[in-house]
Amino acid sequence: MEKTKNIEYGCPVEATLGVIGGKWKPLILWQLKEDVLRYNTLQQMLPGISPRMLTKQLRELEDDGIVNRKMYPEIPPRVEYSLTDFGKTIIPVLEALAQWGLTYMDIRQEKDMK
Amino acid sequence: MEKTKNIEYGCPVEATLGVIGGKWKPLILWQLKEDVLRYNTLQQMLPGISPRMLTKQLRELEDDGIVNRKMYPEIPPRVEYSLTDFGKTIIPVLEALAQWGLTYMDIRQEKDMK
DNA sequence: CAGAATCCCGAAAGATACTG
DNA sequence: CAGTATCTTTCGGGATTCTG
Repeated sequence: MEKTKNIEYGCPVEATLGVIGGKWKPLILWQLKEDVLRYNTLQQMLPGISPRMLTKQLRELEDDGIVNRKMYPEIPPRVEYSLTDFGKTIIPVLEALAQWGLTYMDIRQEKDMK
Repeated sequence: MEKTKNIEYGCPVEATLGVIGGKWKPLILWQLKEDVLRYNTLQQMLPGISPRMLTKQLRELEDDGIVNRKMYPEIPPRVEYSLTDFGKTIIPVLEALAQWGLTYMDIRQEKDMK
């Protein structure tokens, strides 16, 4: 079993980045924004992610109360991931990040041109 | 001289996190939110940061067009850092992150109690 | 199908000493 | 005062193999 992190956040901005930051979490959350998805589907929507990473990020999001994991006791197994009600409160934040990112990419585009 | 990064961003959220992410940048930006600060002042407001890190982060923010570096040719030297006009557009995003972080920290508080 | 268990690597960050 | 130059450490993430 891997050790789970338990960081003390002094600053609320850091706290948020601790939850949604990293390479994969924004992408995972973006996919779950308005869909309920199974493990394999999620993996297919995130090209290049390894099962280890996908599981790790999902577990952390689960521990943070963002993501809900629903397991069906079938064979073959089926597991569905979705945002919790609390998880949904982060969508506007993600959209603010995306919005600013778009204008930033435009600016960079121009600068890199000349 | 250290190599400067030049990443390609597929996702706008990633782009934003690339600019304001990392351990120190949010804190630096938070300090510069409404003040013009000199190098040493900044260092004192960020307990634990090494000069190497402070310079590195400031340079990156400068390259990204977020921070302005004004140098006065005096002895001893004086250098003031501030947000550019474009840099100021990220303040609402930071505040959204901070806002959500506060409620998140509350939730965690409760959960860790029981 | 949905993962768990290992092993591994590079980038990010830290420590420290020095300088125009 | 405002950095630079080196060296070292940590850690997020990747690759691969195996299983109930």
